[in-house]
Amino acid sequence: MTFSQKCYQMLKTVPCGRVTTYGDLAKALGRSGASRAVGRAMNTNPNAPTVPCHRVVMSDGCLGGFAFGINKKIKILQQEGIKIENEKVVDFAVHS
DNA sequence: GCCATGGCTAGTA
DNA sequence: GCCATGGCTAGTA
Repeated sequence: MTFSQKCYQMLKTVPCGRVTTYGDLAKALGRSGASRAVGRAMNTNPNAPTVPCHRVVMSDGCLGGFAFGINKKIKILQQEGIKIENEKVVDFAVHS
């Protein structure tokens, strides 16, 4: 199992209405500091809606990126009940 | 050698 | 705003 595959697997455990961060995902996989690598894995995510890439944001609440455009990411997150103010997640809690 | 990051410093107001 | 980090891809030999 490659690192990216483990990312996808871990990410699937993040429920609707919750978000996690690149860094925390990396740490959860025992690769603390590989946050950037996680971002890369998200970018090249093969199966779009199955793995909830849109639920991954930056450690300060900023949105990070999205393969289908940042606006799309905002839209989806809002549909899931996440509040976003000026391109930042407001009440952001991390899934353990 | 690229980034969908993150933590830390310098240095402004 | 700088730079260390880490997994990955393109593309050379």
